[in-house]
Amino acid sequence: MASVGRPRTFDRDEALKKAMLVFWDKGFEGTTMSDIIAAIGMKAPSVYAAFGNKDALFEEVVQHYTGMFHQGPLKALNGYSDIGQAIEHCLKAHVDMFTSQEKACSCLLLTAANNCSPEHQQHVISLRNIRASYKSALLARFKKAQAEGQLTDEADPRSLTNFYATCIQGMAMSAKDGASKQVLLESCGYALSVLKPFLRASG
Amino acid sequence: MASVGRPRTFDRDEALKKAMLVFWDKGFEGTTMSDIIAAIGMKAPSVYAAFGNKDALFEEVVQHYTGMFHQGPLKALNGYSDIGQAIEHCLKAHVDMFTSQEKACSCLLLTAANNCSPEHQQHVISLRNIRASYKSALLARFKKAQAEGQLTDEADPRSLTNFYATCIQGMAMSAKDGASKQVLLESCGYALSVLKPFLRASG
DNA sequence: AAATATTTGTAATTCGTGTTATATAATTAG
DNA sequence: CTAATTATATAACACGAATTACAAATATTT
Repeated sequence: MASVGRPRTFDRDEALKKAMLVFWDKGFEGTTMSDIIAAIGMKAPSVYAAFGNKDALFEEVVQHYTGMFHQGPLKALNGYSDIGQAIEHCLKAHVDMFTSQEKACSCLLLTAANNCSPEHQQHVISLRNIRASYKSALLARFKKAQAEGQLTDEADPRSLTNFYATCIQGMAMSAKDGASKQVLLESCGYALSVLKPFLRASG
Repeated sequence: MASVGRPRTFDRDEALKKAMLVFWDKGFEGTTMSDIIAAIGMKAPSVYAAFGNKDALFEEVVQHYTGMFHQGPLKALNGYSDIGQAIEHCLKAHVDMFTSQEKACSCLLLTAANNCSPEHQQHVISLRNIRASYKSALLARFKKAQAEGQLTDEADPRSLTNFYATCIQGMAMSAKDGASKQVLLESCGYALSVLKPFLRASG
């Protein structure tokens, strides 16, 4: 495939990560291709040859970011049999992601394409769908816990899902405003206290 | 002042409100002057004569929106002597604002200038400052309540402020994703339950 | 009525940004 | 070594969006 012709002088995966950091920080429309090109350190035609165009590059970035999400918060959510532990580690994994970069990056899925001009609505919709599917995972987790008898009958998986999704999104916005990891973890603590009355003593 | 010369054929205040709705919905950079001009129903030179330019118009819109904020959530926050009631009505006032328009408008202060190109950072900073001053009001309210003996000594006004600010911002983002008023009010209920352990039986 | 002042509408101007044409360089295949 | 193929760099192109000249219209003041 790539064995013939002049070889590429930069690493495509590294370039993708650099592009991700820019989009993460500045959002889709706040980012110019010049920003991307400067971050990658190559010239425009090379970047376009490697990634197509701005839209395609952003989609690839989102896919990569989503992968990180699966290995962090989602893995935590489904990696503990106890619902209390699952939610706790899930929230903390979110905080880790939101504060993982030098600049206050928040959550790419939440902030990178909030307000877009009509010609870029595709990205707004795409990110919204990813958020919705993430909420579905949360809901499924709560339902499973209730089915297993870990939650009381009074617990409502749907409204709990909405509440925790709200907390997560709020922490993302706080992170964007510069909230420290410690401050966010304090909020996690309060959020977790909401769940306690619904936890059934495990047998 | 305006008594001489051809009179304006549109109402400036009405035009400002129409502009606000567009910015509220689409954000600063997601909105084009053509959008604004179409919404107002006049031609470009008239709009520019009345409001200066896009930056000045946005600033005026923000000022107007902030006024609405003062008459809603902030008024509720400081309009009840009981801290529990104050927070409850404050949260509900936020929900009212976030769901007050036909389209899911969320919070202009939070979503209208999140990611901006470098030449519009002024707006990002301006909105961030307004959010910070709002958090200060929350903090002051909690401190006052504790000084009055309405909160236990274990209550930490600072972290409570961060938590509720997070909830409010999260609800704003949920509203942008289409959450109904009822769903948001359920989250308010959970958020309020966090405060209960810190409430001292009033005398 | 004439002069002045301000708004309005049409049509341009300016500028930034995404993208690409063209020529050159570096590598493999025969 | 020659041909074929792909990457790189310079420089340009195309398009949308913010803004403004200019001329015509509508009001007040004298």
